[in-house]
Amino acid sequence: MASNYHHGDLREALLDAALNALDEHGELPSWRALARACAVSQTAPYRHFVNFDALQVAVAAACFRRLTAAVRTATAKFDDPFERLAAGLTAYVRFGYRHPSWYELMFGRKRVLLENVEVQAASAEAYGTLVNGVAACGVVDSAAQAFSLWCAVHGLADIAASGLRSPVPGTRPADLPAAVIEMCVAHIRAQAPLLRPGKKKGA
Amino acid sequence: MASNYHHGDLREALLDAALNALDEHGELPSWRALARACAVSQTAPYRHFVNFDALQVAVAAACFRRLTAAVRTATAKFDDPFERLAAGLTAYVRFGYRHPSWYELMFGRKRVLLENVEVQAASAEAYGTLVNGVAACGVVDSAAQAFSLWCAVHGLADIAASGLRSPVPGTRPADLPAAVIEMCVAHIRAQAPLLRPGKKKGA
DNA sequence: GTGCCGGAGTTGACAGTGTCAACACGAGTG
DNA sequence: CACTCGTGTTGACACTGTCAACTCCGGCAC
Repeated sequence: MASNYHHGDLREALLDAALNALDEHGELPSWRALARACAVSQTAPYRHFVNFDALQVAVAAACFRRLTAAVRTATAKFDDPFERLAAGLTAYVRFGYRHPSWYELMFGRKRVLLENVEVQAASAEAYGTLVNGVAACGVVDSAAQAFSLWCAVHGLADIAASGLRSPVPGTRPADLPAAVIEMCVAHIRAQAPLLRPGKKKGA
Repeated sequence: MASNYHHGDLREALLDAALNALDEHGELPSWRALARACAVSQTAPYRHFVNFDALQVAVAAACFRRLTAAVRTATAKFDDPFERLAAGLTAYVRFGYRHPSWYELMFGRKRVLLENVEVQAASAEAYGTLVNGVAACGVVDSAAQAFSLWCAVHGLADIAASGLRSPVPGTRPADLPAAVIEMCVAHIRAQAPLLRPGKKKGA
C-alpha cells in the first residue's frame, strides 16, 4: 500500500503534518499550507477530506486516541486503584501540558467537532477510562464523582496548556499539578471509605 | 462626547457589536463584518484598534471585567465565608455557561491575549477575588488552595461552555455543577478546621 | 471670518485563504 | 487494447486582514 497511486499515502501524510505543525507552530496550518507541506497542489487534499472541518475532525479524533493510550499506559504500572487513579490523572494533565495545541483543538468548542460521531466516540472512550478508574476505587456513584474529577483535571490541563504562569507566588509551577491531583484522590478516598489502601502512608 | 466626530463612538460600537456577535453567533465576526455591522468602511476600525488582535484584546479584557463584577455581585449577598465562596464559584461557572464564546476567548490560549498587560491585569483581578474568598475561610496557604479550586471551577466552566452534554447517565446536567462546587467547598473546609461555620448543616 | 491642522472615515489595492469546476494523469480491469 | 475511476492539477471565485493614499470636517490661531 506504499505507492499505489501518485503520492503514496497523502491522507496519513496530511494528518502527520497537521499534528506536527500543531506541536511546533501552535496552531493548525492553513489548508493550502498543509498541502504545500506535503508537496501537492492546494486542492489535492480534497480527495481525502471533504472539508477543512473534516480534516480537523480526523486530527481531533487522533488526538483523543493518543490521550486514551497515554492514560492507559500510565495506569498499567500500578495495582492499587488509588495509585492507578493518581497516575491516570497525572498522565492526563501531562498530555495537555505536552501538547497544548492538540488539547486546545480537542476541547475547543467547535461545532463540527462536538457534533461529529468519530470525535464523540474517541472522547467517550477517553472518558470511560477515567470512570473505570474511579469505579475501581469502590465509589458508589462513580459516574458522578468521575465528572468532578474530570472538571478539576481538565481545568488543570487547560491551564497548563496555556503556559501555567503560576498564579501562586512563591510556588513552582511544577508543584501545582500535584496539589490538584491530591485534592482529587482525597475526594475519592473520602467517598470510598470501605476500601482503604494498605500500602502508602500511615493514616 | 456623543457626536463629536463622524460616527459617534465607533470604538464602543465595535466592542458592543463584537460582544453581541460572540453571544449570538458563537464566534468573533471578521474585521470587515464588524465594520459592516457598524455601517462604516472596512478600514475605519483601524482608527481605534491597530489590529484585529488589538480588538480581541480589548474584548477579552472587557469580558474579564464583567466576570469579576458577576462574582462580586454574587458573593455580596452572603456573610458566611463558605457561603460566599460557594456563591462566587457558582457565579463563575454560570458566567461560562451563559457566555460560552466570551469564556472561550478569555481562556483561548492566544499569544496576543496571554502576553497583553491589559488582559493580564483584568484576569489577575478576577483571580484575586477567588484567592480572597479562599483566604477568608481561614486557610493557611490560600494561594495554593485557590489554585486547585480554580482548576475545578475553570474546568467545569469550560465544559459547561462546550454544551455540557452530561457524561453521567441518569443525571441532569443542571445537577453536575453543584457536585463539583461541593467538592471544592468540602476541600477548603478540610483545610480550614479552625473556622467551622455555625449556621448551616449539623456537622 | 479665514486658513489650516489633524483626527476620522473612505477608496483601491495586495497577498493570503477555503472552495469549486474543469481538466489530466495513470494504474487496474474487461 | 480501451475504459474507468481514483488521484492530483490548474484557474477561478469570493472572502479575509492590512496598507497607502485620499477626502472630509470640526476646532483652533490669527
